[in-house]
Amino acid sequence: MSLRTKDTKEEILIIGKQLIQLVGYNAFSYADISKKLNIKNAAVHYHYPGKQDLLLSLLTNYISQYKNLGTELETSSLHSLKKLEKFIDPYTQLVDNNCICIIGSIASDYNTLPDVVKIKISELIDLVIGLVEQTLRKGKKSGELNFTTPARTQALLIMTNLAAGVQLARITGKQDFVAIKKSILQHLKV
Amino acid sequence: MSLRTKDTKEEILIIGKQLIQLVGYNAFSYADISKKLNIKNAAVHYHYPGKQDLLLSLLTNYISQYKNLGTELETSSLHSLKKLEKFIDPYTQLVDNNCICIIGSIASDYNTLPDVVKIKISELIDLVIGLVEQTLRKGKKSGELNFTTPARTQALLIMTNLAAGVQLARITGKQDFVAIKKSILQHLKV
DNA sequence: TAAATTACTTACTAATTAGTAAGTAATTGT
DNA sequence: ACAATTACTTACTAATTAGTAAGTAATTTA
Repeated sequence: MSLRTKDTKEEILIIGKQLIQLVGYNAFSYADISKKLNIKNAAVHYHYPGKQDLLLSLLTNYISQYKNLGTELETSSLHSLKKLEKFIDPYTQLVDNNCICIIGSIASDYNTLPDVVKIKISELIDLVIGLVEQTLRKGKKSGELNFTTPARTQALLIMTNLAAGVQLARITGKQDFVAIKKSILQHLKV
Repeated sequence: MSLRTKDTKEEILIIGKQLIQLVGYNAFSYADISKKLNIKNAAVHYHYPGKQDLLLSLLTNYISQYKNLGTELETSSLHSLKKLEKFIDPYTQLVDNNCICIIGSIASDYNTLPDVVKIKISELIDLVIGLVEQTLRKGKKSGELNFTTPARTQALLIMTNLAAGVQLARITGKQDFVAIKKSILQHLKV
């Protein structure tokens, strides 16, 4: 075993993720990544032979991270509103960095992606919807949350507020996202 | 004056609009347009020298169309819910055609666009938000609609539900958009 | 009817794209 | 110690991209 001082493969993934959130999947090239890491474009291909391999790895990472968040939220004793805030907070970070969320970015490019990626995206979205839905369901059952629409629909409403909220706020200003976030949480209060 | 049997310039705009809604601004080329119209790529450049000119024309069209809808809704005696349905209906069409809305598509690519286009997008979005906001405001004043958040925030919530709703529904299925639409209207009922 | 304008086509360029094949230096395993 | 593997670089290719310059046929204008 060696002490790794460099982890190019992981850094590529980080830059790739940033670029997808900043400019979108179809607007960045392997040259953008290699320039930022001071390596050659072929080095990127060595770790991720095709652009779709990079995206696939990224989505796989997201899936495992959201699975972790899912079990964390299930076992947590936090108030349901705090759980939802935990889910929502990263979106505020995105607005601050002039970025949009991966799901919204990739969903916009959906029709240009190979089938193997489409399936992975579908898996990720189902996972995230389910995560929000379960949090809402539990919160309603315990009397911590209040809403009348079916849990899945309520989850869809929240997710669409967030995904398009960051997209719009990048153009109209951060205060619009802040208003959306506040309104989401206010609306769920008992 | 001549009888025009062909209107290439207008057809280019129609195809461009379709492509932006289907695959996104950065995923189509002038070759895609010229092939569909059986003309040469240089003919597209003749009418719209650069891709940004095409997008600019498209946005200008949208702005005038939404201005028309705005005055139509202001003078109309329709119930406010029916007015909002008139605004929402085109989104259902989009889902049926595997497309997303122009605003959501362009917002995702926002950071890759030249400043002159960014300004036009901003203008369009402000216009559309204002249109929904005014309809909500009037509907509340007349007692036809019920909501507690500020009118602008409520407009943002509806717009984000719609924009990201079509993005998600393309992946998870039309029934999710139908549920979102129903919920938006239900939520506003007195 | 001649000149100008319109709506293109032909033919091209320079830049960028994803991707590959062959080579190399350093590390690791046996 | 030597073979294999890892993580690259060098050097390239073929396709696609936006965009241009020059030419042309048909229509319009003066």
